[in-house]
This record gives sequence, C-alpha cells and structure tokens, in this order.
Amino acid sequence: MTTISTRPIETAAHDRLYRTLRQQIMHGELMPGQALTLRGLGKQFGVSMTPAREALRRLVAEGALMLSSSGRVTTPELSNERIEELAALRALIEPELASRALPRAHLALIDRLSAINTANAEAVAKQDAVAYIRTNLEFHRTLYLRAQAPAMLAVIETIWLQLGPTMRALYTKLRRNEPPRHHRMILAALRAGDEPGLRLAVRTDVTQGLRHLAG
Amino acid sequence: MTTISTRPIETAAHDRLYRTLRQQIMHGELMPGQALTLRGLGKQFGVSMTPAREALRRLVAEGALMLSSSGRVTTPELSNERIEELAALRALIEPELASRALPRAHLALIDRLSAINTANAEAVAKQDAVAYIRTNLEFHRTLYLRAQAPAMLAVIETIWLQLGPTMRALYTKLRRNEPPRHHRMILAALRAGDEPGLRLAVRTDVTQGLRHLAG
DNA sequence: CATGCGCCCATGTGATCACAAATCGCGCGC
DNA sequence: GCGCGCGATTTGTGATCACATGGGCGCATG
Repeated sequence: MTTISTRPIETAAHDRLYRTLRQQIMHGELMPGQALTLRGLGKQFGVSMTPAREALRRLVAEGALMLSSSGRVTTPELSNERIEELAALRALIEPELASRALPRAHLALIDRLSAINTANAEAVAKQDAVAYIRTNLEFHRTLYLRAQAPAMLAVIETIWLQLGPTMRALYTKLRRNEPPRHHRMILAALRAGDEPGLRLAVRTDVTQGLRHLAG
Repeated sequence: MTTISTRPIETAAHDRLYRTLRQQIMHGELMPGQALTLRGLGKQFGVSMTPAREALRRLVAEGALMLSSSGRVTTPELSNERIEELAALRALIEPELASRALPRAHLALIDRLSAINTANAEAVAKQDAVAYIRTNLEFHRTLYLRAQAPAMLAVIETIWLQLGPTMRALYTKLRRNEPPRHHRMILAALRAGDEPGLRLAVRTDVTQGLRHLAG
C-alpha cells in the first residue's frame, strides 16, 4: 500500500509491530487489562489486519498478552498466584544464568553494569517508572548475555514479558525511592568471583520486589 | 488418550491445526529439519493459508519450530549446546514442580503414575518410540499438574516442545531397552513423602537421557 | 426508575488475490 | 563432465473482502 521510503533495514511489518509492542509491554508502558484490536493497531501502524494479527498472536503465544474466549486480546491482569509462580521461575533461572556468566564477567562488563546501575538510579530519582524498569531489565540482560545461553535467556525474557504490565503497577505501589541495593551486591560478587554470593544476590534481588506485590 | 470428554466447544481451525502439530512435534513424530509450508499444510487440513500461518507462527513463537531468514518454517535441529541448556532448564524447573506437587500427591495419583509407567514399559517392549515419549511426558505432566502451578507447567511444556524432534533421534540412538528406572525412584519418594529424594530423583531422571546425547 | 430485550456496530476469522523473493532445475557454455 | 546463470515455480507477505459473532447501548416496558 504505502511502501515509499527507503528502509535501511528491511524488516517485515509484522515484525516491527511485534517488537514495538513487545518492548512496550516488557517496559510496563501498557496498563494491565488494556485491550488491543486488530484494526486499531493496523490503523495506528499503517498496516492491514494481517500483520497486526500475527504480531498479536505471537505475543499471546509468549504469554505477553491474554486471549479471551471470544478472541479479544488484552494485557494480562495477573493473579497473586501467578505472580508468585513467575517470581519463583525468576528465582530458579536467573541465579543459574548469573553463575554461567560469572567466569566470563571481565572488568569491562562490570563497568557497563555499573553504568546501567547509575542510569537506573537516575530513573529512580526522576520517578520515571518506565526508565526504571527498562534499566533494571537491561542490567540483568547485560549480565546474562555473557552466560552464552540463548535458550535460557529466551525463557527468562518471556517471563519478564509476562510480568511487564504488572511491573508498572508494582513500581507505583512500592513508591520506590532507592535503587535496588542488591545490584551492588551482585557487582561485588562478580568482582570477587564469589559464585554462591552471586547466586544469593541475584535470587534476593529478583524475589524481593515481587514478593511485596504477591504478599 | 485421556481426553474422552465431549467437546461441545467449536474450536477454531487454526487452533485445531496448532494442537495437532504441537502434539506431533512434542511426541517426536516429526523429524528434525523437516520443512512445513503454508499451502502444504492448508491443503492437508482443508483450510486456507491464513489458519496455517497462524498455527505455524504460534509454534515458532514457542520455539517448537524454526523460522529461517526467508520465512521458511522447519523443525529445529538442535545443537549440543542448546540441548544442554534445555536439559539444564528441565533440571531446574521440574524438581521444583515435583516438590510443589508432593504435598498434594495422594495414593490415587501415585496409582495413576504407576499405570502410566506400565504403559511406558510396554512402549519400550514394543520399541515404539512415539508411545515411549508420549507416556514418559504424560508421567511427568500428570505429576506436575498436582503442583497447581500453571505458569511453570506452561514453561516446562514449551521446553518439552523444543526438545520434541530430537527426542526421537535420542531414543533411536540410545536403543533404549528398559523403562527409566528413575521413575520408580520418583514413585518411592512420593510414597515416602521424601522431598529431597524426590527432587534428586526427578533431576537425575530428566538429566540422564539428555546428557548422553549432548555429551 | 430499574430492568430486560433487541438491534447495530465493532471485531475476530478465514478465503482469496497480488506481489516479491527465494529456491530449484534445466540448459548452455567452458 | 562440470559449473554457472537464467527462468519457472514454489513460497511467504500483506491487503482486502465476506461472514459470523459478541458486546454495547438505547429504547421500551413493567
């Protein structure tokens, strides 16, 4: 229909839509319970229903969105039980990823993690929920990328995705006013090469936030 | 096999296709590297490309199928590294699911698990790879259903799905001639209410098969 | 004023078509 | 005999359309 501009990278329409929505969901930019329609998204992104349908169904398959019995797609409103489960999964998988990253975590990586942590603190200072969530996840992902475990990383990212919409609610409910102190413990354990300490730091960092919401 | 109940619900075409393919993949009925085309599947199931595309993309999103850069869809040929990762994920998550199921595992459940195990032994005797894989997974799923943890169960099922096509290859390579002896250990631990023993039995049962292939 | 009923529009589903790109095979040339 | 290139066919992508359904809103009725 409207293929006019020269595109630097030829990315399929449904894929752009998917990536955009995925990021919005993971970063908590969409409120729980929000409805998404095929024609609405299509019009918004200048495409037809077909790519919109693909993007939505893909996100539904990953658990990022909920599909009602009539086919309506909304962001999920998680029950406390489900939040507890997802937190438990994070607590199981993320220490393993951190542990696998540890042997490959050199100074350059630790410096980058520190920088992300600084940006995270700035987001806290500015009360910017989206930036807080984004930098927080970026901290973890940057570390886990070193684990060279793409399948595990993919699993943990789909779990982050499922938690996305409630993360925002969690942030406002907790009225966070300090950056996660466990990030510093993670960095310390990385520097010291302390594998059990690293596992513990990651596990507590992951659990502490979610525990408040579920409890 | 276990679903006898009348299904008055009119299931959408793409969903039937999805379920059929998903089961075939998880049970190892499709060989690794096999290609699936939209028009081919559509003709095979008497539908157009649209439902076929949805089913395929959904399976791709779950990691059950691979999507080449040109959009071709095939069953994955897993690298040893990926198999090791998926095995590690099973070893992390499944003991947790078993542990959560333990308090609710009454005699009726243990009896049903025993029956499934018997069917599994018959599949071994008949050298029926698909039946072996199916009963093996049914053993685990029946146990984990008692954990009342749908999110965890969903995650572990997508991991089974990813391992599906290589399970078949694994089976023929190992020339299995006995049912998994760890299933008996799992049952014993369940009867004794031995939580550490159960975790260990599940972990070893899950790991032992995959370790041979990856190693 | 409350409640239930019915109609209309919004929305998902699936089919079909036009198009582009990739793939395969055949034939030509070396 | 072998390799390269070109063309036909296969295949994915996206748009559009017809259709069924479900939800929402207003109107009528008790």
